[in-house]
Amino acid sequence: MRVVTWNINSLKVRLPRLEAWMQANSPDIVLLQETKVADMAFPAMAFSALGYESAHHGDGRWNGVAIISRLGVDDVRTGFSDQSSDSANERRIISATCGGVRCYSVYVPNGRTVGSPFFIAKLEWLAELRRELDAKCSPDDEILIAGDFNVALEDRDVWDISKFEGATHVTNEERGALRQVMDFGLSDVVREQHPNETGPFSWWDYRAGSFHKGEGMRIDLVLASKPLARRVSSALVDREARKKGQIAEAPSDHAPVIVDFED
DNA sequence: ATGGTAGCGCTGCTA
Repeated sequence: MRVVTWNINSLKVRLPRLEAWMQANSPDIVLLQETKVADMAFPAMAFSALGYESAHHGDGRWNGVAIISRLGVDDVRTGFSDQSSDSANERRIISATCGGVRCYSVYVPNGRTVGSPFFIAKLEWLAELRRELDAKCSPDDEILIAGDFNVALEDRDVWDISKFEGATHVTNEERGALRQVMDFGLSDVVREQHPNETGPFSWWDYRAGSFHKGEGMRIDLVLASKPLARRVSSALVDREARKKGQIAEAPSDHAPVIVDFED
């Protein structure tokens, strides 16, 4: 079973690239973030033509998450279950059961600046994610939570930690909030497959030639419950997909993160 | 070099 998570930064713009990528890489489950389309405009037919079912949660302006699977898309849930939470109606989370695995595609708020209301909302969103898991899942089941977490868990998950003084994504508060999610019983499977290296990065700023300077961050994660994490056979970032295409087709600022599981 | 890019959508916001 091959799973990919990819912040696609506009599905409308990136659909040809995604289709080509799917045909070349044969993923079983595709988890997207930042589709930036409304549910009505989600190109479900393009994916069904490739043999995939899909589900989407977006309003067309910002955010937007999707699950595309050829192992089934069952029991879809969108948003958070607790409708009283401030985060309940943002288009940042969708889940479905695909081939027996409960899969989540998540797009954690950016936070903008440390201490801002948006930063507080980011911490609260992660806390709500943990509560969602406590309410709906068991760590003994096969659970996969992947997406753009907008948090670098360790200093080696950024190109130069000295450049991040006072910045978001690396604060103890954000790391702690994400660790609280992981403490549900989830492993960071890319890190487990790459225990002794910087990165591998999954995002590079569009500005200032960051990609070609290697100035990236590892913020797109695949978290798996222990029963699922045991089956991981490989995990990697497809850096090629971050490059400009042959027909001057622009890339997302994120690269796809691919995880293979033994059957 | 004290900025730079990209997407949405038409003005400035978000990242």
